[in-house]
Amino acid sequence: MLGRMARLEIKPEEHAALVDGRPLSLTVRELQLLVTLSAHPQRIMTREELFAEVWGGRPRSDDRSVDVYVSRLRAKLGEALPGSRLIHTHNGIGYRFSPEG
Amino acid sequence: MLGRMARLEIKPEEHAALVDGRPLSLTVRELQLLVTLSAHPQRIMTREELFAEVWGGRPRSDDRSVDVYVSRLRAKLGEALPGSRLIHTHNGIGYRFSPEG
DNA sequence: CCACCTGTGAAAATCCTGTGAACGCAGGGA
DNA sequence: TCCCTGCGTTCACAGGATTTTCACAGGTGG
Repeated sequence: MLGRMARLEIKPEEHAALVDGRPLSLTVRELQLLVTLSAHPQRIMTREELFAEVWGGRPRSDDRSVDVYVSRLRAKLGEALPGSRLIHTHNGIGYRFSPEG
Repeated sequence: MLGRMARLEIKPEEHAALVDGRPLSLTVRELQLLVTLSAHPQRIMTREELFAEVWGGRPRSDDRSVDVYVSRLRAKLGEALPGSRLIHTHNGIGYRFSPEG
């Protein structure tokens, strides 16, 4: 069986995320979130951790920013990589990035 | 000779249980139960003990929550580790976690 | 003015939880 | 062996909790 090239590359230092070499058009927040999630593959990250990394500080108890940006990120990733599921929800805890899909 | 890598790892502080490095998608309750059982390997734990640790307080005399969650846990563990039998029933007493299967 | 990004509120969709009930299995006694 | 009985297992469901998505208002920079 052939190893396939990784389709998604994330290059924080270039402010870019590429799918098959083509840049996704992500906003700053979306990219920060993707960079943060993908820096810890297969690790379940809480909203608090993600918020701290991307926004800084602690989220209000009822803050839904992380969820909303995860949703926006998924929409763009799903458009570029149909059928993929890179970001997994862990109910009551947070989100997990899985490079395998 | 080399021992094999443990296939199941339980990391309460990361809200995760991993099989071959991949997180199981357990609910909060399921994970709490697995953590509690696995914290006392080979020891038979009564429903009362398990209930106290996971739910807190004492179960109603006819409470079936522990059984139901053991069943759900087994289903997910069995899916990730086919053929394994990590949680053993001790009739009239409770359950026992055996890392060896 | 326009195009876009951002965070918030709220509705819609989805998932989790505990419970009751049906089913099955194992053990004891005749 | 067969039946009975107690216990464990699993299904289905309703209510509640959580997540997802949409719409919008304010802000920014061209």
